[in-house]
Amino acid sequence: MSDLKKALGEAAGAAFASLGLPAELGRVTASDRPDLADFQVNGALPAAKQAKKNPREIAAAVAERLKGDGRLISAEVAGPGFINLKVSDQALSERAREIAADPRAGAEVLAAPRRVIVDYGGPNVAKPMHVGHLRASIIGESVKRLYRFRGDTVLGDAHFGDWGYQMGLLIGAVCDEHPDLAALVARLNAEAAPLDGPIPEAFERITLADLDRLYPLAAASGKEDPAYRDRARRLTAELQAKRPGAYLLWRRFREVTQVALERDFHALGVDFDLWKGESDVDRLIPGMVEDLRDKGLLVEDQGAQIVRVARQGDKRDLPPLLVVSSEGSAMYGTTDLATILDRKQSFGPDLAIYVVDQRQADHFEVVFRAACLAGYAEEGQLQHIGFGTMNGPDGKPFKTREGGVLKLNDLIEMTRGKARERLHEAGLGEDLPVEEFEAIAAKVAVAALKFADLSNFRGTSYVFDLDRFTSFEGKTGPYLLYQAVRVKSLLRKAEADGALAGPVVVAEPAERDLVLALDAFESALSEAYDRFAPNAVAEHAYRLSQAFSKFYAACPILQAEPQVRAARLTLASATLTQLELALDVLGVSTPERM
RNA sequence: GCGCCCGUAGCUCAACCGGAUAGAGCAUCCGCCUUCUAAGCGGACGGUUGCAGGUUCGAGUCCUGCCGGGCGCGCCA
Repeated sequence: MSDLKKALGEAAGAAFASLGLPAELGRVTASDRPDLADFQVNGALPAAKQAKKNPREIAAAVAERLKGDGRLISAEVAGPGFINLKVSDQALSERAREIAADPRAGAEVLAAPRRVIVDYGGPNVAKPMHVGHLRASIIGESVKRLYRFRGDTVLGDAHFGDWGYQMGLLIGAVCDEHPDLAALVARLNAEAAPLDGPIPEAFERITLADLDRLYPLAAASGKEDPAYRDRARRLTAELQAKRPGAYLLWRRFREVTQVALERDFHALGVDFDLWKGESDVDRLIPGMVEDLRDKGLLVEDQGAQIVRVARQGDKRDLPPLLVVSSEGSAMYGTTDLATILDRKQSFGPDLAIYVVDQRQADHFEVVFRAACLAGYAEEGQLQHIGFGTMNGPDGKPFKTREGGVLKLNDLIEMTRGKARERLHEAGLGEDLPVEEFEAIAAKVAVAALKFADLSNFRGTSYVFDLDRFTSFEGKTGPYLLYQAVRVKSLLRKAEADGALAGPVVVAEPAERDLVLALDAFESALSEAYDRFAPNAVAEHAYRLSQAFSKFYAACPILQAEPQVRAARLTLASATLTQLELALDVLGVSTPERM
């Protein structure tokens, strides 16, 4: 079973092949001119260039062969050499029946599934997530779901940032503020307290709010004061050496952070298979450093141990990978490299996708090159999927009115508040129990946030305008939910009336368009998969919703005569299935009613 | 300075391997609820794709230069 586009593409490919031309030329795309055709084939134009023939002649020969295809009612040459294809109502009806009978609503499963890791979210210990984490979470979650839906074995890893210099800064800052805790840290060190024992009660005083308050201050002090910085580095080294005092205090940092992070991720409908942190690969670092040295990759430079990754022909001077700092600490890139090694040993991924801010492109290039040099990964197995920043209405990175960084939790709360307002304005869900109304508002908020983000291509920055995206009209998440809920309501009513679904028979233009929209699901998924671009799926979900909405307006369903009603009910339920699958890939779930 | 990304309708964004008349949404204007949820549907208005060259039968897309914006360039992550 395959979509019409692909099936017709094979037929057209065979036609090209029979003329002694490459079959790839038969690629079929949706028509740019829906007034003229359903699909088109452009291959005659490049073929003509290659073969130095008249494109219209080649097109005519291909079209002639396609005319025998039972699915087509016409295959005509137009313009400089386009082949326009019109599909018969019967072929559309058959395709619609296939989609309706398919729990995957026409989406295929990969012939050669891969093992994939998606590294996204990028939360850090001691720092609440802010708007900057929104895109990484939303895009990463969608990429993970997309790859999984297509048939790959996928693990999503939060890759907790929990092991760097920032930890040393915080340990120092906490000790400064609480002399008694400083004393406790010293005592634990002296007693060689067990690392995996209970976290001392005294540490429970430290909350995420404390860490959030102290971190910026400590970071600033570290920048200004070399002595402060050196102490933080020393404490970082102590933590990495697993001195009990620093380590147990750090475990408290991790603990308080994770609770808050899980709450935020849960509110966004984001969940991870792995909560690996940088600290988890710490044990691999000494061996890895030795291995790099053995392989002759590690060299000393300005007191640090580095791996040079520059290549001849590089357009720019790529910095080396800093493996061990002059202080003897592991760096950001060190843990990244060790993580690649860890994943190779534990999971053996064919592909690792890093969903991280575009600004880190150079960093990943360096790490990936080092990994390939060391034999921890092969060329092309590591992919950095960068994304642009989310800007405020002024076109600059999003800030609160006060100029601070907006916390993710506050952003979600704000959006929920707007969702409630909008529901009330529209008079929706008024008679529902409070809990259900709240659940709906939460889903509307998540849909608004995610769809606004995912309908843009990930690579470009976009403007996050609260007023705009909470305006639930037009091309928005809530519109999609609304369409899904409308279908659900319709199907419930049909069931109550005892109206049965039956075989699809396409007749009306709105029905044709709806089936053509349904048929495009697979190609949207495939494009999104190949380009790491969920916006193709978002676009599809919107087009499908729109096609349904037109169908809904043009074609009465429950009042139609039984056979027509049966056919339209099948179309409606197939639409719902596909829409919910598409939304699920985007990480959006639909309520039963609203 | 070097490198990467971006510049498309008044605003926010699309455009699959270079294809026909560059598409959506918002905003503005005009229609449509005694019929399945009007957060909807139909229609109108809106473009020299930053500028100038080049390649091509054909360029928003590829190449060169310029203008404008964002970002990155060794011990933070």
